[in-house]
Amino acid sequence: MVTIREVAETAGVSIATVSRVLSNSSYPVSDSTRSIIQQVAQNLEYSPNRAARSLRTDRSTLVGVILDNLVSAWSPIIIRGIQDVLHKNGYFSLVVNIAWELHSQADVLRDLLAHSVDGFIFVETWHPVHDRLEMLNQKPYSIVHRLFHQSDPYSIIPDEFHNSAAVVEHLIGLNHRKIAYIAGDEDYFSSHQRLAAFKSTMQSAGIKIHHNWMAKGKWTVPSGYKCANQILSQDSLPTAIVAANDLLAYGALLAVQDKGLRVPDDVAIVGYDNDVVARASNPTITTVTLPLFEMGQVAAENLLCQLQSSEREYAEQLIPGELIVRQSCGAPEGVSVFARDFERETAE
Amino acid sequence: MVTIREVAETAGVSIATVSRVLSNSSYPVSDSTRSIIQQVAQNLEYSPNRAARSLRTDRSTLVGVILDNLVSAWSPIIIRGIQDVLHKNGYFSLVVNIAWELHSQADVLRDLLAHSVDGFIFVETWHPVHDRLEMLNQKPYSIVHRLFHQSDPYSIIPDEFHNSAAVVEHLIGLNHRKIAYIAGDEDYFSSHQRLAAFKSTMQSAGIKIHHNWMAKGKWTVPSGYKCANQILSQDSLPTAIVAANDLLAYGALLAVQDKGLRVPDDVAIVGYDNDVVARASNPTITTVTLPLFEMGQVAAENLLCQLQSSEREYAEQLIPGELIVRQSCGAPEGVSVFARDFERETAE
DNA sequence: CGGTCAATAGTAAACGTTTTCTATCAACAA
DNA sequence: TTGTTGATAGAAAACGTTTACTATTGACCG
Repeated sequence: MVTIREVAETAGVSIATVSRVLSNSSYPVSDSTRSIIQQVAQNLEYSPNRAARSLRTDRSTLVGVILDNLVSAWSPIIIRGIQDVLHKNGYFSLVVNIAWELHSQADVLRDLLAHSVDGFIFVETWHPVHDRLEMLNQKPYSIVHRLFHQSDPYSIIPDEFHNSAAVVEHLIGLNHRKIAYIAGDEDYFSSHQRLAAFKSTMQSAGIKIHHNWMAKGKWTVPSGYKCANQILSQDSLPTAIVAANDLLAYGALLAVQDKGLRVPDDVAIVGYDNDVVARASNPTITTVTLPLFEMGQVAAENLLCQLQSSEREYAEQLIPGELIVRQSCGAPEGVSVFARDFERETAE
Repeated sequence: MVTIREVAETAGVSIATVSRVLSNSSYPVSDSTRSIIQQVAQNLEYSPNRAARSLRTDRSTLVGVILDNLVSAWSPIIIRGIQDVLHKNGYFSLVVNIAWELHSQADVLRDLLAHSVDGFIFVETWHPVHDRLEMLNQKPYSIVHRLFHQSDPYSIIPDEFHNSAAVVEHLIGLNHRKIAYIAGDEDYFSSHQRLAAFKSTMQSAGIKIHHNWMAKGKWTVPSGYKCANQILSQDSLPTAIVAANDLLAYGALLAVQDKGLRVPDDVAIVGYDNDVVARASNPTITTVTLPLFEMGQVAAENLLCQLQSSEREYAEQLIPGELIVRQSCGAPEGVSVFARDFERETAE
């Protein structure tokens, strides 16, 4: 590998001057020597040794990304959003799973700090992963939350309320008035937000909420199946079911079909999350995406912003998702020729 | 951050001795001082500065992982396998998508080399990503292939033949003799291997292959639907269909059901890949996993082995997958109480 | 003409390791 | 006693940068 010394000798200047030009410092260097050095550096294909630079400056253009589980439908998309921004700015990320690791989180943080990462991004699709924040001392960080809402000025979170309201409004727009709701696990903050959005939207539309059509589920397919059965056992049936996520929606769909009813003709169903199951089911399920890619991007942008130490005020950022109209709600746009979304994605 | 100097002072020894103990060099250090130093290092939570170490030794304990698309059902699992081994050995990985990047692959490789990565792992779930291998010069590498089989001594590939044979043998074991086959895209090497395994297994079992029951598909759900319809339009029907992947299998399942036939009672169906669709469908689809996690592990192990420069001979390594018996084949194990695999995974 | 200042460039000191070279000390053989 | 050896540990020199400090100009002003 060619070093700064060789560049300096070839250009006939000192290494200090080379460094000043190539690490675009603000130190004044005459235009003539500047261009000579740039020319020489390019000819020699010089690329500064990052270890030496990092050792001297204590900056690494490395960002530690810590997440609970890379193998999920959400994490990879968030990571892609993060990397999209980081790479464009010359940063690399050290991605570490902590859920499956033998190492404790503290060890991982220490290891990453030993690599002198410039900051951290925590990606929490299931569990809070930043228990040891005090270890980071002065290092800047961002947190991408998918499920939890913990008060932190550096949090990026989905706009659950807006998103949940969107699917409900969609149903109302399709003239549904008898709408049931299957909630998610009570332990999760997002369950409460999604439920609140449902109630609020119904209220705004002047539609009455039937107590008998409100079920409490647990985020899972079997739970959706059970809750839907409970709703369908009532004397009067709803024309639509809003489920707090796609797994519940899929369970509900199976229950409705097992009862001999048709989706969406007899009962419309909408979900939330844009889970794979929502486009693999038959019929496919209308849902709303979590803005995962965007959340990752914003997290990285915020971190870079902190690294450039702009004196910005930080506050939680809400990112809106996107409604995906499929078949289970009965909207015209949801009916494709080949009745299954896979076609769009994989047919050549 | 605590440095080697502080450890040395606290332990009352020189930094040289601390280094010898903590970088487990072969240099003789008395057991007493050795244990003191280890104790002190642990107390102070000392972790050697990687930049300094890297500068001095020209090794970084960083590995560049280059893949075509992190957002796929396969990549994250492979990455986890890779990281599992790397982290246990004190290495970190710089994971880079190249498919979605503005940078060309050459730029990415140069950037990673500037970070003085010790080696590369290429993860190819769709397209070959290592066009610029000559750039790597002496750097060691491994390649994880999912679909392609390119001759390279550092390749890790799924044992397509063994895996495909396993599902066919499973059907034969269930007394099926009239077995149809839907092949994958001809352009893919694995299509040929899976087909070859089917033919070979049938032949070994002394079962005749009906030409009319052999269809050529394209890896997609619609293609599976079309191919199955073609097979089902014959005068005599098979009792089982082997599909080259789960998407084809799901398409076939829909076709069979649309014809008013039952799966598995009238026609059994098996797939390949353990795609999400295979456990979201109704009935769930018997399939065989790709040994993704293991492939990642082996790739990392091979790379580390090269880094320790053991004089090993390298050759392509075949990794076997695992048969997953579900409902679509009619085997007793495939019938669970709640008829859907989700229960096992998500119910509490 | 002497002195201050701005512009530019070089010198050398860090940064935190690893490792070569040197030093100490005890044991032991001559 | 003296020299040799082995075990152990310290001193100091790297590794390739960045940057504080110093040096050399030439311009400008009093």
